[in-house]
Amino acid sequence: MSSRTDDEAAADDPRRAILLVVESIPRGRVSTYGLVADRAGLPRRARLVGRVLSQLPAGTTVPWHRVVGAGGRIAFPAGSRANREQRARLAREGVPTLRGRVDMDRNGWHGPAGDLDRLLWLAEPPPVTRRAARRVTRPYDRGPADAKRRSG
DNA sequence: CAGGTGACCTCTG
DNA sequence: GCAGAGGCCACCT
Repeated sequence: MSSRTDDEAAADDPRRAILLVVESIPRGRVSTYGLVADRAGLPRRARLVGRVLSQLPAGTTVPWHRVVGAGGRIAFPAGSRANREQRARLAREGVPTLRGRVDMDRNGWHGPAGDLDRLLWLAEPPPVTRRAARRVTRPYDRGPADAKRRSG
């Protein structure tokens, strides 16, 4: 049932399937390793997602920063360069991190819905980028947020 | 071939 | 919240 596009893509090339999913994450939203794996037709293979992302070339256009750990946790060690880089990129998109994690209830992404699903799977580039380019409506207002933000 | 590692996850206590 | 156990699997020693 439903689309087997993901399964086929996964069977054909898991790496590619994962990258397609990651690239479909809209600006201002985040997903998790586990969810990306699921959507790529690779259940329980979150680890592979991390591995694929770790092998992205420098300067890639793949929005790797929109992928976080379970519960919105930044996967990189607190205080690491990569950790800061990811938070900076997210902040630039209007996604705040508090105590090393993203609020998934507010910024979490569940994936494309209904017809849009097929659209995203059949077409390479997600249309969200255009929408974002026109006008970025911040998914959140603001708050105390990272006023404290530890040493990480 | 065996063992350790890792941008991970979920379930149990 | 944290720790342990079991899963998953590509890659390196």
